[in-house]
Amino acid sequence: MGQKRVERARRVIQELHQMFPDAACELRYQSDVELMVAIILSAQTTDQSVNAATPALFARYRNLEDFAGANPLELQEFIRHLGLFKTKANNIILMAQRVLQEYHGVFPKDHDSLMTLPGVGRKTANVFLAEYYHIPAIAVDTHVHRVSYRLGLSMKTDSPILVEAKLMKLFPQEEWIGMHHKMIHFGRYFCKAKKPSCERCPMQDICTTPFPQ
DNA sequence: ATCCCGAGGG
DNA sequence: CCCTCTGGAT
Repeated sequence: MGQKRVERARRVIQELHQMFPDAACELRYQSDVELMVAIILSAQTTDQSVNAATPALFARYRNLEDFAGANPLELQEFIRHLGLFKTKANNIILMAQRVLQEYHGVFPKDHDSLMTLPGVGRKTANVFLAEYYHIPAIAVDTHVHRVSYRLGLSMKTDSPILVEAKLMKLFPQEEWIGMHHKMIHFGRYFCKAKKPSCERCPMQDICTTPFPQ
C-alpha cells in the first residue's frame, strides 16, 4: 500500500515532466526583496494579478529601506486590487524592517528564521528558499494540496505540512523544486478546482476523484 | 474557526 | 450569486 503510492509518484513525475518540461515560477522580480514581496502579495490571488501590480510598486519602492520606510496608506494603493491589501501592506513594511534590523538586510536561508518574518508562513518560506536560494523544498498551496489528493499521493483531509512531508518522501530530493512548479501548472491549467479538464488528462487511470466529483 | 478582501469565472 | 485564486495571524 505504501508501495502503491511510490508507483503513483513515479508515474506523476513521468507524466508531469512530459506535460510541463519548462514549468517555472511565473512571478516577475529582480531581487530578493522583490521576490519576497511578490510571494507575499500572491496570497489568495493570481500571479497574473501580482505581475500587473508589481512594476509600479517596484518603481516606487526600490529596496528594503524603501519598503521599511513606506507609508502604509500609500503602499496600499499600489496593491488594493489584489485583495487582503491592508494586511499585505503592513506585513511587507514590517517584514522589511525586521530583515534590516535583525538580519542586516540579508534574507535568512532557513524556514525557521524566514517564518518569524511578518506575513511569511511555511508556504511563502518554501517558495522563497526554492526560488531564490535553490534550496530543495515543496511549498504546499491550494493547487498542490488539491492535485496531491486527487492523484492519490495524500488525503483530502491532510494538513499542508503533512502533505509536504508525504511528497518529500515520495519524490526524490532533486525533483522537489521542479515538481512543485509542475503540480502548480497542472492544477492551474488541467486539474482545476471547479471544472477540471479530465478529457485532456493522461493520468485518469490513477485519479481518485474523477469529474464531476 | 474566523478574519482579512478584491477580481474574475461560471 | 457563489467559488476560487501559489495564505497567514489571531
